[in-house]
Order: sequence, then C-alpha cells, then structure tokens
Amino acid sequence: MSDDKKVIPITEDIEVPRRPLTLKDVSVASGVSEMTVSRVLRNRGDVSDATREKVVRAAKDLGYVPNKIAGALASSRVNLVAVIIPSLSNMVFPEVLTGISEVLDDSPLQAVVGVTNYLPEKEENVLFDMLSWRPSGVIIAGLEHSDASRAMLASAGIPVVEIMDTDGDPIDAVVGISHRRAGRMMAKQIVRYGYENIGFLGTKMPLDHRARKRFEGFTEALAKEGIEIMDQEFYDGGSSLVKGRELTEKILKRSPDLDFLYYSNDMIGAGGLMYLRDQGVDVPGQIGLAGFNGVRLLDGLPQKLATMDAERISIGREAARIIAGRTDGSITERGQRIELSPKIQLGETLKRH
Amino acid sequence: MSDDKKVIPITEDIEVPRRPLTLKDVSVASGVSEMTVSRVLRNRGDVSDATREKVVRAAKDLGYVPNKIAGALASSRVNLVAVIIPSLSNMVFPEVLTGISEVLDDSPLQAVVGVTNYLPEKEENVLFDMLSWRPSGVIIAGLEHSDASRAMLASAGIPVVEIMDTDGDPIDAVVGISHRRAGRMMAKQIVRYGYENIGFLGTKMPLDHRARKRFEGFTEALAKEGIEIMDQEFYDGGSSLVKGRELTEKILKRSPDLDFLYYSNDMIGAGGLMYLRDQGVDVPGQIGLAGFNGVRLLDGLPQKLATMDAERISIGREAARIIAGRTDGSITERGQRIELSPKIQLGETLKRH
DNA sequence: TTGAAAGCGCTAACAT
DNA sequence: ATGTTAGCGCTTTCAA
Repeated sequence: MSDDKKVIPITEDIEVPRRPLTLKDVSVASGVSEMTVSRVLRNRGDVSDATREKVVRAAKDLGYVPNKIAGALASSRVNLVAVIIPSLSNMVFPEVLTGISEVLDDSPLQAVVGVTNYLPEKEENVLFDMLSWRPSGVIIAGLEHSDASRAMLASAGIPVVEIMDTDGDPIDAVVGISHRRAGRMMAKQIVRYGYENIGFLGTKMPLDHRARKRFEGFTEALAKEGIEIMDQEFYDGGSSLVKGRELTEKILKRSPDLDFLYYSNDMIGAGGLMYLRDQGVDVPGQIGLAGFNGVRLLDGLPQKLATMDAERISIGREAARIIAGRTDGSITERGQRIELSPKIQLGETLKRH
Repeated sequence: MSDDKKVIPITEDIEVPRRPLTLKDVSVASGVSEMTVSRVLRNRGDVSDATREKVVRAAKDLGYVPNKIAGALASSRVNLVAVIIPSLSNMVFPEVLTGISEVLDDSPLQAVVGVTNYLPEKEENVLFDMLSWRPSGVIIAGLEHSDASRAMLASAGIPVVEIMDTDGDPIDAVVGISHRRAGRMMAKQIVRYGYENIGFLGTKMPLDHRARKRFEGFTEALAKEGIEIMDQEFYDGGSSLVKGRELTEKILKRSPDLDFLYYSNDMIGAGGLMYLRDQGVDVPGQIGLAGFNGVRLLDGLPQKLATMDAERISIGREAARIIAGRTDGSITERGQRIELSPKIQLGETLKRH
C-alpha cells in the first residue's frame, strides 16, 4: 500500500532523534557492564583483552564521546588548568601559553585561557567563572589582584602560580622575573655606556604593574647615578609601530636634547627606530634605544633593537611544571618561588657612546 | 592522659579540613532550602527580597563558588563554545578570538580555545577533548578536517561554524572569505598595474589550506592573463621578518628579473621590504610587493605594504553571533553561509608600473 | 576479571 | 514563594 514512501520530502527537519550517546549505549552494544566499559575507556584495572576489544570496537563504531562533565562530577577530578592573562594581542602572552602547553601536553592536564584586558574587575569575574569549573590549578599573570580575587585563590584549595613578576607577595607559588631589577639593569647599562639625557616611553601604567615596576627600577637606578629622567611620554591602548613613531616624534619635539630612549616594549621601540631612521638620526650614535621583551619576530629590522629577554617561554614551562607536579603528587611543597634572570640583548641600538 | 597534644607541630600539613563549599552549606547558613538558594544564585523564578538577601549574604560570607560541573550535568547545559584554531602565534587568530569574545561577552557563553598547530591529528584530539565537555557550539578554523573530525562535528548535535575560508563544503555554517578569490583579486591588480615577472613566497602549503588556495587563485588568474609565475620560494615554520629577508634574498639571487613579489603573509612581506630597502632597490618602482592579512601592527614601516584585509574580527563576530543566536533560540535555521569581501590595501608597494 | 549499588552537586519538574 | 523528589552520566567502593 504505502509504498508511496519512496517520495521522501527533502527537508532539513528530518530530526534524527539522536541524543548524545552514553556509557550505557556502549555497554548495551558491547554486551558488557557499564562499569567495565568505563574501565576500558580509561585504561583502568584489569580487563581481559577480549572484553577490551569488544568495548573499543563498540565505542568507535557508535562514535561515542565520553561525557567529561559527568566523569568530573563523579570523580571530583577536573583535568583543567585555568590560565588567566591580561591580553592575547600582546605576543608576550601567547608565548607564555606556548610554554605552558608544551609541558601540559605531557600530562593529563589541559589549559583553559581567560583574558582580563588588564581590568581587575574582569579578572575577578573570569577567575570566579573558571573556579566554578573546579580546575586542578590556576596560573595567573601578575601579583596584583583585588581582595576578592586573592580570597578566591587562597581558599580554592588548588595550586596557584602567579607568573611574570616576582616583585610582591605571592598567594602561593610564583614564577617570573623582577621587573624592578630589569629596569635597574637597563638603566645601569645605559649609563655605563655614557648616555645622559634619558627619556622614557611607555603605557600609562595604573594597571600595567610590570611596566610600572620597570619604570620605577629604571628611575631608581638612574637616581643612584645622579641622573634624572629628562622627559617621558605615556600612551593608551595597544602597542604598534605607528604608536612608537608618534610617541618618539612627540618626545623629541619637546626635548630635542635626549640621547637615549627607553621604551616599555619592543613594538613601540621598533616604531621609534623606524621614525629616527626616517629622520636621518644616527642610532645609536646620536640617540640610543632600548625596548623590552626580546621579541624575536622583529629581529629582521634594519637595526636590531636593544632589549631584554623576559623569559616568557621558560616562565610558562616552570609554572606548568609546578601545577603538573602538584597535581600528580610528585611535588608536595607549596609556595615555590622561581625568579628567572632576564638578559640584556644589546642589539645595535645601545652602544658605547 | 594524652594531653601532650598541646605540642602542635608547625607544619604545612595542618590540613584545615575544608572541602569545597556546596549549595547545602549556603542552604544551612541561610536557613533556606537548597532549591531556593539555587534559584537566587541563578536569578530564576520568584524569590522574595528578604530570602534573596539572606541567601546572597550567606553565599558571599562563605565565599561560595558554585560548581558548574554539577550544574551542567543536572541541566545538560554547558555555556562553553569550543574554538579551535591552528595557532596562537599568528596574530591572525588572536584577532579572530577578539571578535568572538566581543560578541559572546553579551551572552552567557564563554569561549574555550584549543590549538592544533596545523596538525589534523592534533585537531582530532583537541576536538574530541572539547566535545567531551559538551559545549554549546563549535567554531573551528578551516573546512579541511579528517573524516573522524567531520563525523564528530556532524553528529555532535550542536551548531558548528567553520571559519576563515569559504572554499569548500561546510559541515554546517561557514563564515569567512574566499581565499581563491583573494588570490585572484591580487593577481589581477598586479597585472593591471603592469607587473609581469611575478614571484610567490609562502609557507610550504600541504597543511595551510588557505595559503594554498590563495596561491591557486593567484596562479589561475595570472594564467588567464597569459602570465606564469616566474619563480617561487617556500618555507617551513613561523613567519618573521628575518624569514622574509632570507626568502627574498634567495629568490632574487635566483631570479633577478622579478619585478613583483607576492608574499603569503604580511610578516614575511615586511621582511622582504626591509631587505630590498637595505639593498637600495626601488620599491615599488623596480620591484613591487604585496602581502596578505592586513596586519595593522606593521603600519609604521618605512613604506606601507600592499596587502589584503582578511576581515578577521568580523569573521569572529559573525561566527559568534551564529552560535549565540542558535543557542538562545533566536536563530533556528542552520547551515548559514557568510562570505565576507576582502579588500585590497594598495599601501605604497603596489603602484602603477 | 567483572558487576551492583550508591553517590558526586546540582537543577527540572512537580508539589505545596 | 518555597520545598520535595528524582535524576543528569559517570566513577567509587565493595562484592562476587
């Protein structure tokens, strides 16, 4: 009779009533108890090869994807590491992530990234959100957090590693460099090389604590040599070559006697370099330059910018090692402190003067 | 007897037996049922102001952080969007993420990022991992995936948006540009401006499908004009200014007659520009240059590189809108297709010749 | 080596 | 406006 069913209406609505598969589906398909299926899928306990085989087949044939939500709830184990950073457009942070992933790839852990845009309030929200997934650990940039954030971190009962910066009071572990020291080191080098009229260019720093600390260390070390910063110029928003050009033009119009410019990052430093070369200024003869971060991407500029390696990848790696070690029990202490040593790269814009 | 317990060893092991707080703790502390506490914490249903007040106080005082694992399991709702991209060090992808976050920030959804390093196998793993968290949707770069990946995506029962590229068969929705067309557009422009001896420089492309498609579109359009690529040069690994310099030197040593170089991205294009200027080559008089991506970061170079805006932020935004709309029910159709139009930016390295 | 039962912490659906 | 009950899909624990 109804062989008119050969007219199949072609529509998007042919709702194949397929709910997500569960362990039970695999159990039924393989004729093995859910428990044993679970064992096979997690490589736990003793399972005969025959059974294992059956289960693996069934799971693959069905296209079963385990539900980690349920697994995590049952085992109260969540193999996630919350990584909280201020920005992704800064190059610096993706590199830290690279270091983190490198290490976590050899562990059952998985990084989950949250971005704060340098806003403490956003940090608080992101942190709350991530903690509500009950991660195995937290890696968070910086040592400055709101009271609420600190409270959450302190009482989460999981390893916390604050990264990038070591100047301050960590909640638990800390891996980074001392930005104060970095600023001092660069100041000393500049003075040692004979520059005297020194300018600073960087972000407006109320929220960029690391830039602020570098600036403080820098001016402090200069002060010890009896030198005061001759001029400074601050900017908002992201860093780019254009921004570096603009700042440099501005500060030099105002203070033409400057013989050194210290930039708070390589991108604006490179922009400054471009500008000065366009103007026919002799770098580093007439004006010396230095940036910060050691961004290798920019190595191909006409002159290599003096800078300081911020050890980003190592920082990521060490932080991840601490989390991984504490999670698998191979590390039991807490509160570790790893201060890495940034190194000055003289490049071709910081020479004896 | 055993009142020698007054000697308390000072150790890190004084385990404050503090398990993570649960709804029940808040319920007890506030004298309200768990259900009502849940209602308050999620702003659901009617709760008297008095009760709400009590609950909020208690939760805050205790420092309660809800357990999303349990919530997600109970409600079978997970407010995560899996975003799968090949790399974080390419600038391009963080920008896509920016567009995505911008839109998701106005929704209950949260992006979770997975990185594949351009490896199909890793993509498969990352995808499997993310799907096992039962996200509300997937945004994934590219249209080329392993069969297993496609199967997982197709049967996940959630919205899937493939991004960046529109040249191919999408699984569900797609948002991007046609890289073939982009390559053709640039080829036509170059020919129209009178360049004839054209070289191509880019990544080895077995896995970078978008670069390959641009290359194919490029050569195809040239062919239509009766022009064949004079030389080409491919490289492995990340893009940097140095790499651009090296490639450019190499290709020009081999084919000194080239009068145009088309680079598969702006970074190596900028490196090429640096090299040519160092060599005293007149750009674009002697040799014209173009890159791809429209990376604003590099705008401050001595000359603005010709390029093509890949619409990254818009792509992120549109993709996120589709996921958000389908998740909240405001969009019911599936399989949407959004092809954005890349625009050539002539800059100062592609001029009438 | 395998299975059965009892939750994990929360929310949907239904009372009241 | 508030409470009760029954799971969500897994793993833990214990038994066989």
